[in-house]
Amino acid sequence: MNTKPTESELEILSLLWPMKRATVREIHEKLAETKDTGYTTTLKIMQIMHSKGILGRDEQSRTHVYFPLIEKKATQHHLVGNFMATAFGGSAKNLVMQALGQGNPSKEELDEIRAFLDQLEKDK
Amino acid sequence: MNTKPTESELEILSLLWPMKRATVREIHEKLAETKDTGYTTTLKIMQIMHSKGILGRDEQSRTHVYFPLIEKKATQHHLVGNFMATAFGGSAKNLVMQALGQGNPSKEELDEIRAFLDQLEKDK
DNA sequence: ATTTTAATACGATTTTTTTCGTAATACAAT
DNA sequence: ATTGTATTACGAAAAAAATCGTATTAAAAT
Repeated sequence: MNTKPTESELEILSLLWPMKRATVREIHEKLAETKDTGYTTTLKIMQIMHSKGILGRDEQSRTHVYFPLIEKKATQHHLVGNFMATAFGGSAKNLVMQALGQGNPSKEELDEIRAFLDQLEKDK
Repeated sequence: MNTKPTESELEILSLLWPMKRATVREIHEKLAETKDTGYTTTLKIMQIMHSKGILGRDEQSRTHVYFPLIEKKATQHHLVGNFMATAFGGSAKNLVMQALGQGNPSKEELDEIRAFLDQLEKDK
């Protein structure tokens, strides 16, 4: 199963996960806000994702509707594992502290993380 | 300044940062433990990194000695920012909790993270 | 009915990254 | 001195990813 999308594919997945389903046009509009590539490029990438089994699509209407076939959770798990390994020598602590230091989490978020920390420790 | 090394380049940087300086041979030996590519491949990548300004090298002796020109801290900062944005919608909390959940941090590390959390909150 | 618009299909090209083979050369061993 | 060994240089090729142009076609607008 494919859980290692490319950078462009990930951008699209990030939009599709919350949207659940969308047309190429819809995705392209959103991408265009931050990126400067043509419509056919977005189309092509989504077609490739479909052929790879990353996206499914509904071809009922002329305008195809795409949806993710891989789960956000599983994909993030895979990506974090890989990233932690190559960029942080496998150390969760280092990655976490780096992210906290630059991520500007709110007080509420910090509390959530504390709670999660306690939970983790309890399970040991 | 180049702070977005490729995957292969990052593997090499990860070795070079702690080693400070090393020959192609030394890097290749270590890479070979987990990867199955030829010596000239490692050589070529390091030469490219040199031409990009990622690595410097001492050519005094026939056997060149390479060393990083970009800082670990700055590079990790850049990478985490990018990764957090594309894979976690910019949320430090989500990335952190995902990493903690699968990273198997020790009790000591968890304490360190708690201390860091407290420090962050104090600065608010 | 005709024209315009918007979508997909297809294929080609470009760019980036990774890989490796071969040749030239310095150094070491014999 | 000769031979073997390790190293770099160079260039090419393969692989992966991203981009876009053109043709075709369905649907909508006129």
